[in-house]
Amino acid sequence: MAHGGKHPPMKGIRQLAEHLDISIGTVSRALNGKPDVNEETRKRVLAAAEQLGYVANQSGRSLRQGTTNVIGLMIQSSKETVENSDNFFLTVTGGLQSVFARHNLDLIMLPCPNDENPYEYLKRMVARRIVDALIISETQRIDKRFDLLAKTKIPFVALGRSLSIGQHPWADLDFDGVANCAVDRLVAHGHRRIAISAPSSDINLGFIFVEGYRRALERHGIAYDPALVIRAKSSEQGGYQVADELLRLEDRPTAVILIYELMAIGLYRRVMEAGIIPGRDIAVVGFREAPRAKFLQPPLTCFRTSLHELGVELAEILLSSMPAYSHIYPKTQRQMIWPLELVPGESDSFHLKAQ
Amino acid sequence: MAHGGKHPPMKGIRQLAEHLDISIGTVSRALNGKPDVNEETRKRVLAAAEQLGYVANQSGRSLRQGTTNVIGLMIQSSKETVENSDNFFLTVTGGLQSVFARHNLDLIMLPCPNDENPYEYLKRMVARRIVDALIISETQRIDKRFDLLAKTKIPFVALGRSLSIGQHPWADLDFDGVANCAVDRLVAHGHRRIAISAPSSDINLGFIFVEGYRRALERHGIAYDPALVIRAKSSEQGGYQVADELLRLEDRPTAVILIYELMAIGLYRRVMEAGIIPGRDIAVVGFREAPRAKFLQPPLTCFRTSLHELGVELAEILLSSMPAYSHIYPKTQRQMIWPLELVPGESDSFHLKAQ
DNA sequence: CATAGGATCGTAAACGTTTACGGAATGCGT
DNA sequence: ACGCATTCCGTAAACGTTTACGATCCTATG
Repeated sequence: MAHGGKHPPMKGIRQLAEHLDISIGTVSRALNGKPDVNEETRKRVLAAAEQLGYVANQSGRSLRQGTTNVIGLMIQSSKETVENSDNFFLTVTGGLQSVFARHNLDLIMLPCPNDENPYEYLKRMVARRIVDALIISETQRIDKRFDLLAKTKIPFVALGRSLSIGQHPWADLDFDGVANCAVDRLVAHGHRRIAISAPSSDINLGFIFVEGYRRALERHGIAYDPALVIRAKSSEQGGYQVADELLRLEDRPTAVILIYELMAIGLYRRVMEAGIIPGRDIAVVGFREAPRAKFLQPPLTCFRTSLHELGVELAEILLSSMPAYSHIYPKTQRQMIWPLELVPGESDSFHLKAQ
Repeated sequence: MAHGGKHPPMKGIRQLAEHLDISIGTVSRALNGKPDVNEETRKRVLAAAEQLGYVANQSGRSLRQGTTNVIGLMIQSSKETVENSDNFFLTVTGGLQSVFARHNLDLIMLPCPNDENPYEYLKRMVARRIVDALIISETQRIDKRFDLLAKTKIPFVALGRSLSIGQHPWADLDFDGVANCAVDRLVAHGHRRIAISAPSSDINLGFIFVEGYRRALERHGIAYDPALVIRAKSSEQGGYQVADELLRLEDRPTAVILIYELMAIGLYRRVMEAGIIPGRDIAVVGFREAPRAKFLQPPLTCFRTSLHELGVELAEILLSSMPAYSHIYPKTQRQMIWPLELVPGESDSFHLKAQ
């Protein structure tokens, strides 16, 4: 009932001004909380704006002050991503927004079409000047986007680390740590032949995860066997396929580390078809998202973290590199490895009998 | 190597014009494919623009012509959604973009923060004039957003039907049909006591699904028992909880229909804890996404559809109601129920022995 | 040759906002 | 009464485009 239809059509600040019989400049200042305006008139202006449903035209404002108050989160809806992105982005987004909301910043998601080159897409978005700052995700091992963003001086942060030279800001899940922890645990249970599944090594995620695994093995004096690294899609099918390939090896591994916990569904299925019981005949450790993993049988040992909090962290890193907000978020450390917590299940809790 | 650094900083069309020693108006016409410009000069302009990396400032353009060439897809990252959205949106997005790309329209996703009212959020976004048209999702049973959009005359389409009066454009999955088909199938296998799980009836999805179920039962002369309708979250936990509640009933159902196929993981787990074997002692039918369902044991009977194609359809409905594109997509039917296909598994393939 | 008309381009206004600047009114101290 | 600082507000320029309009040149036609 506040927004009646009895008013003249609201076209812009000009109509609002002449409705109040005040100059357009004063109206603008009143709305934007500028100091030199009488509190009395400010109240009137705000009331009228609310009543007439006036909201500043974003294009006009952006044009004038060269800023949009919008932050973009670029995601890739590639087939690979679609399989495993799941609620990852939406959860991180929640964290991001909880911070942005404090500063009247809106977050929009920029989904790069899967038939378009991410670099070109980003270039277009940057040129359009539709966002003040950017968050990019799914960083690649060589990712030209970092150079582009650095060159154009647009504030940004990456969800996923940068392996290129230059100190780009990013936050990333601790793949190293996870791989390390998983290997340690499995070795402690007597395993020596440990397989791992990961996406292509072109993707940072795939590269780092396997690197951490390799170094952990090295630390335990176990030779790294490339045959035990299975590149598969992060989906149920991928898990099925991983199991399939592992079963074909002559010297079968006794344990396997999965990059994505849903893969366990397919993997469980396939090994059980072969009469192998997960958690008894083969140890399985999964990555991410405990809640669903505990509904598998046997419950999956995996790693949990708060993606919401990761979003908060990302937002703060980003704001710290935006001139307008850097005084509020004075960060010296612009790169952060986000920890995960082991959630023990029963899929790897058996001890391998010495052979 | 195309974008050298040896050029003067590219500020706007003005610099581009004086670099070419051509008037700014001609440059604009050349870039926008207007007719009255020499093909020769057009080539020069395009080449120079490419070389200097000029892209029109979106704010300036929007301000002048009142259009942004951006379509917004509003999603809610509420807890409820995050649990079950899965890759739903990203897949639909792919279909949307495949159509939009043909017209140089960019799609952005507008995630409504979970602590903000969707209606208010939408109002803000509309007022900001950041998008030319909107796609809203997760329609509620009474959804003021329809009225808002209709009143502001901004072109839109809903992913999810509208139950309010007025002929709003939408496309929605065929929940009725699915519920009907599931009931038919279960009844044909001898079941009479069939449970169903769905989200709150405030959400269209929850309401329609149960309505279809109720009508199907009626058609078979089976009394509708509210106790058999379990409102639960669309997640593994939700499935576990559903099973839990069903087990507590004195007159236990012999079959259950799930709104979300991942719920089957939790449900399987819980009933098996009680010594009940899915597919033998209880029939289970799930909704959506066949691929993952077939990795459950026993494979889940469920319903498959192409969300990508649904996106295409949505995009076309939307464009058909945008004046600038309506001649390309002349649609008379602006409301569409999207079909799904039964994917028979083994979770409901047993016949109930007559008691 | 005169002129109509098409092809091509330059000029300037307009989109809606923010903000630097200056002016008017007021209060205060002398 | 005067000067000065302060408070408040109006004016107008600027942001980067697009586009209506008119100017110029050229060609073809009478």
